[in-house]
Amino acid sequence: MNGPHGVGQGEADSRHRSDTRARIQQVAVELFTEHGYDGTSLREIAERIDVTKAALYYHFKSKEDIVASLVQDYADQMDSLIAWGREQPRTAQTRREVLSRYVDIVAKGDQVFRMLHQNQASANMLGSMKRRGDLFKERIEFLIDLLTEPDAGLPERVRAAMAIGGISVGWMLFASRADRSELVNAVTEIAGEIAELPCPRAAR
Amino acid sequence: MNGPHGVGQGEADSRHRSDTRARIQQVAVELFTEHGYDGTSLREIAERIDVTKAALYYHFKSKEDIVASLVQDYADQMDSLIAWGREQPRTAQTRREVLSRYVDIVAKGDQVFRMLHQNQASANMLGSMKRRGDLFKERIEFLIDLLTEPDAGLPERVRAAMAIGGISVGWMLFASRADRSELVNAVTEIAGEIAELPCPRAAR
DNA sequence: GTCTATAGACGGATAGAC
DNA sequence: GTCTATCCGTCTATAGAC
Repeated sequence: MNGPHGVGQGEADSRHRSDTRARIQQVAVELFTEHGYDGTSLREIAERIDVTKAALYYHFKSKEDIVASLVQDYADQMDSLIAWGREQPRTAQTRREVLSRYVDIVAKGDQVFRMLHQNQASANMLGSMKRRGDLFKERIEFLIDLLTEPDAGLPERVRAAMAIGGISVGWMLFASRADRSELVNAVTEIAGEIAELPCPRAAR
Repeated sequence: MNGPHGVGQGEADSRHRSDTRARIQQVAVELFTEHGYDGTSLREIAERIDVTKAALYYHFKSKEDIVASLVQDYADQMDSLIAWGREQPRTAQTRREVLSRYVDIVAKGDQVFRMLHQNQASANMLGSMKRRGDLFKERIEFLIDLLTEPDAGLPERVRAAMAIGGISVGWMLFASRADRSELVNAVTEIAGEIAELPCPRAAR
């Protein structure tokens, strides 16, 4: 399990590895987001960083391996959040904290997050990872569980889903234009309000 | 401009056309949603309905033309909604009505809506249509404009975005499992609350 | 670590018979 | 309207020199 390949390798053991690997990842994220996973060839990636296709295969054992290396960290953070949330009491404070931490993950993983959102249907992307649970949908369902009572009805669950979905869309639409911390605050605040429904209005 | 091709042809002039065209559309939507646009070959579509690739080319002049025929109706409805909204006074009632109509479009266009959401980054899909405005992002921005005052700040715009985004995600997650009209009501109701923020809580 | 060269497969699209 | 047969392009991935 040594050698240049291997998904789990963070920047930790960077004794003196060239930065080519990191440059591949950076360019890959950008192109996968812009043109889609299937719409991006290894040739394109290689050309952008001025190496050849074959060089990519020294650093990653396949195209899918490139994306896996990108997504691993994001998935781990989601799993940590879910695990943490399950150990907390089901209070309003916990729910706010879950949403806040989720926004942080989204904000921190920004580029990868956008890439995933834009490539949800790419069956080729993450074909192997998908078997361990749909990276997106399944984990979002778990978040919904954290935000609702076990016996919650449809409206409550829909409300939780909309809080989480709102975070995604809010971020995607404004991340490139607004001040980051300002956006984090606004999104977190509003998501919290959506989830809690402060006053159960008499409407309808 | 006659012959079998031509995007604009609804079911209106169906004197006695075979249903092959419609079956192609149906299968295409399903496969594009599941495996992505690039991940679906014309061979797959043809096999599913038990014709050959060449037959597809009798009904549609290209792969992209298939998807265009599907999306046209959805785009038109969005444009109608936006045009209608721009003529209305900027009242809370109008905003609720905009959201309600948007939910109806999503609910009615269900399958196409899902397909579009799952293939946002497929550059090949709708390459021609994109030039007339990004089908998704741009139109959602217009909806946000309808839901906010012209001088609205970031939080207000983010709030509107989250209401609309919440509709998408709420629908995507529950459409296959919940009762349709029940879901329409729940989503519409909650989106309205998000957009209006009934009581400006002193929280935080 | 990076290169050249190429294998091997599959994609969209077209021509022309029936 | 549907078929068979085929063209041509591009893709991932590998082999082996340097």
